[in-house]
Parts: sequence; structure tokens; C-alpha cells
Amino acid sequence: MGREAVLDVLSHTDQHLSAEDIYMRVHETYPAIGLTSVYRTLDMLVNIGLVYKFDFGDGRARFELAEGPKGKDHHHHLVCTGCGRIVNYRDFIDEEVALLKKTEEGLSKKYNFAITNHLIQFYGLCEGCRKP
Amino acid sequence: MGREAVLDVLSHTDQHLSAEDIYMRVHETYPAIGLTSVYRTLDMLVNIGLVYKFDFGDGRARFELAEGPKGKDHHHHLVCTGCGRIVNYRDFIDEEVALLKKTEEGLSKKYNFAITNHLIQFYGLCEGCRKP
DNA sequence: TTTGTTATTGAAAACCATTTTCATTTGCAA
DNA sequence: TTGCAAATGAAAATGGTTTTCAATAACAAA
Ligand SMILES: [Mn+2]
Ligand SMILES: [Mn+2]
Ligand SMILES: [Zn+2]
Ligand SMILES: [Zn+2]
Repeated sequence: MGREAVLDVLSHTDQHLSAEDIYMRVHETYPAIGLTSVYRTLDMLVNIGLVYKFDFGDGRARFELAEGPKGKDHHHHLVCTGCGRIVNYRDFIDEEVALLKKTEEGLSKKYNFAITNHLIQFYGLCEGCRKP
Repeated sequence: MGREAVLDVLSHTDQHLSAEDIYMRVHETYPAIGLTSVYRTLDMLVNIGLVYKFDFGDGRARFELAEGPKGKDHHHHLVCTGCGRIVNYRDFIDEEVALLKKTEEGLSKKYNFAITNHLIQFYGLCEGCRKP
């Protein structure tokens, strides 16, 4: 099973890899595993909740390991619309998460939703993309 | 120019239409306008900032009118991962926006980003999708 | 061991939203 | 009119992802 291979790649990077990125890295160690299997495995891992799937607007899905049970790695994203750079930020999260929880509760009740997740991204221009 | 036609469609719905949805509606009034033009027009409107482009994970982009200058229509989204239903919510926004502003300022300074936008979505299951 | 049945796999083909190409039409100034 | 650039839509191309399908692996009887 390529499951371990994919998880291994994802747990050794803080980048946001595409399916093909992951395939290429997996391929170095397990040349037998094909791109189709990587897609299938990612699909399952996302369904299981072990992996998050993101869309940062560049036409391909990006993946990252879901935070462990301690939730210690939870972070949000800062996305440069110029060069596509993505920053993981973990600051301000405490306050954010507190408000989010409150908001979630309110929304759950009002709209009768069982909320399981949230997505928070800030868009802007990084230093390099602002200069020229 | 199909600009008015597209804006007209978007300003008369609170749904989150795909390019083809918009094309079909525009087509009723202006049968001469093609899908390519709708894509081109949407692209421009998004660049200008008059229209927002979203990805709710169903493989096609969704569009909605950006809020007017008063920002009175600003809202975030609740997405059902079961049926794809999308709820616009405007509650809790005051508190959220206050914290967001604070977070934005902190992030701008720390990471040297000029933040122009944010995306906030809650994912979960609506009542209908939770039952069965 | 065999045999049969099912699950897994990857290569190739299909899919499909979006983009590109390109020939035609339109707008407009000289 | 004439000339030229911008705008337009039909058709073709693109490209990430999904589907198909034949081959192989796993596993359970017999
Ligand atoms: Mn991240
Ligand atoms: Mn909306
Ligand atoms: Zn940048
Ligand atoms: Zn639902």
C-alpha cells in the first residue's frame, strides 16, 4: 500500500504539495507506485481525515497532513496572489480559534449544521511582489 | 459588452453560480453572447474586484457580486459537504471582522504582506445530510 | 497445493471546466 | 471610405483529475 509512502512524504515537509509533487517524491523510493494510486490514496486519506486538501487558486489541489490529536499543528494560511507563496501561520490562532468556536456554535444552532471544519485564508501581496 | 448582462445576472441572485449557470441565464436575454465571453467577462470582473470567485470543492468556480462600497453585504460561507448547499451568513460578522482586522494587522507586520482579502468558510453537514 | 473469488494496481483513455487559437466582426479615427 | 486595433464566439487545445480495464496480488476454501 502506498499509504505509508504518501504519509511519509507529507510528514516530512511543511510545503503544500500537489498530487504530482507527492507522486514524484514517492516515486523516488517506490518507483512501482503510479500516479493513479497516489490520487486514490490521497482521496482516502482526505476522507479519513488524516490529510487536508486545499485549493489555493492555481488549478491544482494541494495537500498537507492534518494536525495530530493534540491539534498542535493547527494553522491558517497567508497566500500571495502574486507569486503563489503560502505562509503557514500559527500566531493569533488562540484568539481566532476562540472566536471561531463561538461562531461555530452560533451557526450550528441557527442553521442546524454539524460543523466539522473551517478554512481561513488571507490573501495579499508578499514583499517581493509588492516592490516592482 | 456582456459586462452588463453578467453583472445583471449576478445582482439578481443570492446563489453561487458557475460560469455556465451565468452563461445560460445571460443567454436567455442575449443569445448572441457565447460562453467564452462569459468566462472572459468574469475574469475581468474578478480582476477589477467587482466579483468574487470561489471554490467550494465541486470542481467548478462559483461567482458572486462583491459587496458594494458600504460593505453592507459582506458575508462568509457555510458549506455542506454532503449536498453542496451553501449558506451565506451575515451574523457574528461584526465580532469576526473586528478580530480579522486585528489578525490582518499582526500578520501584515510580521510577514510583510499587504493583505487585501480573506476567505472564511465553515464546513459541515446540513440537517438533511445528517439524518440518513 | 490447486482452484476460485475478490481486492488492488497502474497504464491508458476518458472527462470536463477552463483557456487558447484564430478567423470574423465591430468600433472608430484618419 | 479606408485602415487598423479591439472584441467576439466557435472550435480546438489544455491539463488536472477520474474512469476504465486488463493484469496481478491476496486470500479463502477445497
Ligand atoms: Mn499549511
Ligand atoms: Mn455568498
Ligand atoms: Zn509573492
Ligand atoms: Zn447537505
